[in-house]
Amino acid sequence: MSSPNPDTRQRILQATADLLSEGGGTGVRMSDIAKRAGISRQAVYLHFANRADLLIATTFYVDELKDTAARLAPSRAAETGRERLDAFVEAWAGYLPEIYPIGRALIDMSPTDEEARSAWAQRMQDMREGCEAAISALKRDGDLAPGLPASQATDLLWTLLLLPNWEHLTRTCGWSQKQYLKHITATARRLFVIDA
Amino acid sequence: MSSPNPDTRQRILQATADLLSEGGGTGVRMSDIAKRAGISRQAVYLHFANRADLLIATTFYVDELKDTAARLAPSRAAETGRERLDAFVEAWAGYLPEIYPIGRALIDMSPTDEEARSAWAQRMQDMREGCEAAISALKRDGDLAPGLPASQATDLLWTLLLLPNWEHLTRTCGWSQKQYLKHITATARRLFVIDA
DNA sequence: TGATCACTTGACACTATGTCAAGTCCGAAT
DNA sequence: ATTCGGACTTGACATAGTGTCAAGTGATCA
Repeated sequence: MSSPNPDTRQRILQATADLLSEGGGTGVRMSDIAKRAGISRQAVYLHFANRADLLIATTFYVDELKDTAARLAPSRAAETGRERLDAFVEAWAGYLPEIYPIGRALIDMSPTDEEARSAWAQRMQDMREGCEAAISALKRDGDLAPGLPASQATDLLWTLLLLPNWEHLTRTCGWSQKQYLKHITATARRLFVIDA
Repeated sequence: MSSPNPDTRQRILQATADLLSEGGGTGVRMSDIAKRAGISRQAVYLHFANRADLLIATTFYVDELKDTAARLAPSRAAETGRERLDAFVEAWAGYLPEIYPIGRALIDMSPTDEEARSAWAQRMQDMREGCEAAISALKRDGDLAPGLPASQATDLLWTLLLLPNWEHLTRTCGWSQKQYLKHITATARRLFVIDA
């Protein structure tokens, strides 16, 4: 989509992210977004082809804005493994509620939007892999296992793995719940030594 | 709502549950439901005041139909604690995907439906308490702890506790993510002895 | 035969998305 | 100073879904 005025485009994206984060869900209207951005409803279509296009763009905008990679990377300031893990958990817990409502609104759109669905599926896949890679890095650094009881680490990291996957795998990708639990178990066993 | 013909009402509820489970999400229309139930669109309104009313009724219908309490209760046939836990996990993993899409469709409805939102909040609260009570019973029976490594039980049960709470607590009830993590941690520590 | 109940049919108001055409405003080039 | 073009506004419209209403049908029961 061409972008007449980049500033206006940014304001639209910010307005969308704000309204969705405030809990509007699918109920957020194009007119609400336009009003929040301080432009007319029709002007939104000068920047984005349709609602789906805007929502997908918003997920990437949130990433860009918050510099997620930096937030999810292990903090260099923290000294013990426990501190680094806590920092990771906090970053993730702050990131997820920003990105999640947007994805939900996307997935719940009209079933005719197959394009939007698959775009979001790819997006969630990326997020999951990024999360698993960050956890792997935490472990490979040798900073996690020594400073922390294995059982506690496992509990916390299951939380992180679970949240962004449930809806994606069972609905968008057609995984069964059984497959999902199997995947979670396998991932946890791979990343941490459970009962070994 | 008065129910002209109970059979028709049942067919509507079954059609709604089926369509939502098949992944239609918020995109499931009243006309789709009517078609699946084999009646006219307008006839649905003879049984349910509106879309929200129908969705809420569907959550209770699923419970009634599947006899959830029986499925979530520890299986008497299973002998070891591990077997009973596995049965519980399987029952829960089968129940959740049936009830969850309906709740999602409810939460994502137009933000004007405050009534529907609070009805669903109560519904989720009940589910969470039911889940925690079932887990408590498993533990109180003394069948869980002895037969099973504590770390493995914790991993599995965190999965069960997490899923139905995330959306409910952080969106519908206005909990922050920090409050949510704290609640999960406290519950897990209360139900199982972690690091003690 | 006549009445009632469950449902149908067709029409309507309302709201949200997305499109279109014409108009306004403002800054930059000539 | 005037003209031009781009960004946005305004108003109108087509389309689709929800919810309402009034009239009609068809089977069952008194």
